[in-house]
Formats: sequence, structure tokens, C-alpha cells
Amino acid sequence: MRWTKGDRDGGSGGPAGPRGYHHGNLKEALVRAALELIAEKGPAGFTFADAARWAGVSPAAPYRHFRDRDELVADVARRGFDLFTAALTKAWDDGKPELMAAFDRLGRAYLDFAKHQPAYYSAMFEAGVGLDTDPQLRAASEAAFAVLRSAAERMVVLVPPQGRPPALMVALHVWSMTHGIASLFGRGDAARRALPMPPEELLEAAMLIYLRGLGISPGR
Amino acid sequence: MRWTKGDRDGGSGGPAGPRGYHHGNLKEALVRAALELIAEKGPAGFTFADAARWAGVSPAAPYRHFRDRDELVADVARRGFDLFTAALTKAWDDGKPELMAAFDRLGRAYLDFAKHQPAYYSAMFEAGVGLDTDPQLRAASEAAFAVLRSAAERMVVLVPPQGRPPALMVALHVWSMTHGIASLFGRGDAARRALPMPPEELLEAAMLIYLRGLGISPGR
DNA sequence: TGTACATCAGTGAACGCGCGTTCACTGATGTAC
DNA sequence: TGTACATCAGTGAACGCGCGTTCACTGATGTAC
Repeated sequence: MRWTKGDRDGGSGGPAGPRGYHHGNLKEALVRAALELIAEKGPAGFTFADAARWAGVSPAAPYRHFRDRDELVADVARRGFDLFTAALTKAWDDGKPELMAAFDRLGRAYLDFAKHQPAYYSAMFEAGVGLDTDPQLRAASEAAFAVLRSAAERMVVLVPPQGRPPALMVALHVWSMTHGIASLFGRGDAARRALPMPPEELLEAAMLIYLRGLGISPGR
Repeated sequence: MRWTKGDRDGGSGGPAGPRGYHHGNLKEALVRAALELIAEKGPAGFTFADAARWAGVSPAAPYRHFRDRDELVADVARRGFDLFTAALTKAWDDGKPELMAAFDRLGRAYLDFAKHQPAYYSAMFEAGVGLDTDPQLRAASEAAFAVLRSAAERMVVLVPPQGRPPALMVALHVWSMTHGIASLFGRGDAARRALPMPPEELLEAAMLIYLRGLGISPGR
């Protein structure tokens, strides 16, 4: 029988304990290693050998699962986009029960992801992984954006038709603002700037002003 | 006599040509080397020895000018903030002759800097240089933000007093939006996302909507 | 149920390489007199 | 103006180290019969 995903070491992470000749779950362990190491020292701050060491295997073992370090980081990014998409989808919940509340939840879910999954967020947006290297990665990234876009589509319908902007543009505005706040203030790393208010409030205020500018009043 | 800054190699960059025992301008040459290498391979993509090689000196030479690689990158970031501040200050020009036009120029200058000085921008915002490592760096970073902040102060005065937001918050909104657009779409590197319109237009549209939300009409 | 065999996943030793850093040194520059 | 000397900036050789990568190998697992 094979090990079920994640049930080694009690699932708690950390360098591997004693085990047999076969690791049984090395691919997942390497991904976890990459996440730990990215969280510690940034997406460029670790080596393929570091990841192997963290997982408790010889430096040659990772080659059974990834061509090189870049492929490992790209895999982390892809998994990150999948989780991100799931989190955004759940928060948005198709705009139910009320559009504005759902929109607010969506923004908070974005910041929340950046804050609590900084390693994934780094791999996705700051590791310099080209989206072109892997079609699956591109698809995962586009699925995440699609959630923002469909939310934007529902929002613009509330705008009086004569001044209605393209939904795509609104989605890009929301994405940019949120990403800007997340990367400047939203994470726990050393490069973060100090802020006189929580990032969530900064974003909420920005979105209220922006929506008012579109002609959407928060009342409905 | 010493070499004047920048007049070696015709000022064109590139590995050094023949020279005497003393380089004469090594510190500046190392900074230029760092910029070239950051532009090529990202802020984490080069070594101290690479910079020395690029400048045409032995691997030990840089130690006369920088304690280590981090100090070199921090120096690049500091210089970047100085240039950035100068560019923003010039574009804003104290809101003359007309606030809205000046505000538009300011945003464009920001994106322009990110686009044409991607290496500086990287060192400033993405190299993981802690602002705390160097008081000069922090001061330079704050000077840049001060330009945005003083522009925001002038803008909020146009808002009817009963709904006037804190200038600091407006400055943070502008900064976040602009930084978000710049990092997602504004640079020429491989990680950039495709965009159906120029980043400048995306930003301008966002700012118009945002200002309308504040109650400021573009007309004046 | 047992056994032979194929496949798979990880080993560990080996290699060449470039890095960071140090060191005593040396060539060039500036300055006191 | 000349000269001795101090200071400075870069040299080049050396070191230990860890990395990336390869290789023949071996232990474990799964499966055909």
C-alpha cells in the first residue's frame, strides 16, 4: 500500500523522520519543502539540494520528479493558483446572497490568501516563473482571473448603461488594486511597509470609492 | 585627476575596456553592473563575483566598496528611489498649472519609471531589501512617497468637506493601484501578463473613476 | 499461495565548477616638506 | 620643483564549500503465472 498524500510525519511539515528506502510521497514532500523554504528566504533563496535535504532524501532523488528547480517552483505556483481559484470562488459564491457583500468577501479572500499563503503568493507572482513554460500553469492562472472577471461582469450590470465600462477593465482595476495592496502591505515579510490601517480596510475603502465612481451605490 | 562619474567606456555600459591598475570609478561601475544584471536575470540572478567580472576587476575588488552583495543591491535601490523621487517631483510640478493634469502626469511618470527603469524598480520593490537595513534607504523611500502624499493632499481639498477622506489614505490608494498595474503589466519581462490596453490607459481610467467616486469631477 | 521477474524510486559516490572570502602584495595617486 | 612617504585601490592566488548533475547500483513494490 502507498502512503496517502500528506499523512507522513503527522502531516506537520518539517524535515522527514526515519523511513524506509522509499519515501513514498516525495513529490508532495518536495513541494512542501519549497513552500517552507520560500516562506523563509524568498522564492530565489533556496536550491534544489536544499529541498532534497529538507525532505530527507539524497540530492539526486528530486530528479525523479522534477527536471530542475524551475519546474519545482512552477509546480508550486500552479498548485497555488488552484488553491487561490478555489478560495476566490468560494468567497464570491456567485454573488449570493447579495452582490456588494459578495464583492467585499472576494477582496478579503484575495488579501487573506496573500497574507496566509505568502509562499504560494510569492511563487505565483514574484518568482519570475514564466506563464508560458507550462500550459497547465497558464490555465491555472487564467482560472483565477476568471473569477475576478465574472464578478466584474455582475458588478457592471449595476452601472447605468450609458456610462457602463467594459467588465474586463473593471476586473483589471480590481486585480491591480488588490495586488498592489497585497504586495506593498499585505504580507508578513521584512520588505513590507508600515501602514496606519489594516490592508483589508484600505482595500475596502478604495473599492467603495471606486464603485461610487462607477455610479454604484453601496446601498444595493 | 579622477575620472568624472560616468565618463568611462563612453558611458555606454558593457564590460570594461582596457584600463590601468586602478579602475578609478569602480563603485559606480559596480552599480551599473548590478543594474545590467538585474535587468537580465532579476534581482536574485547574479552574484558578487558576476558584478566584479562585468566591471572587469578581480573578484576581491568589490570588497573595497561594499561589504557584500546585499549592500550593493541596497545601494542600487537607494539610488533608484532618488531618481524616482526626482521623476515624480518633476512630473507633479507642485500641481501646476492645473491639478488634474499634474495628477495625470504623476501617474504616467510612475508607470514610465517602472517601464524604463525596470532594474531600479526591481531593486526598490522586489529584491527583498529590508528598508531597515539602511536609514538612507528608508529616507529615500519615504521621500518618494512624500511626493504622492503631497499630491494627494492637494487633491482631497477639492472634495466637499463633509465626505473628505484622509490624504494619507488617498495617497496609499494611488500608490497601490499604480504599483499593482506596474508590477502586473507594466514591465517588459517574461512574467508580465498580456493586457488589452496600454497600462497608462488602464491607470488613467482607474484614476478617473476613483476621483469621480471621491466627488472630484475631471472638469476642474 | 508462492515465486520469478519487471519496474520503480531513492542511494551514495563522484565530477567539475563557481562562489564567497581572506591575504600579503603591488601599482598608482596624493601630499608634506 | 623635486622627493620621500603615506594612503589608497585593485591583484591574484588560495581555501573550503556546496551546488548541479551523472551514474551504476540496490532495495522495495507490484504483478504474471
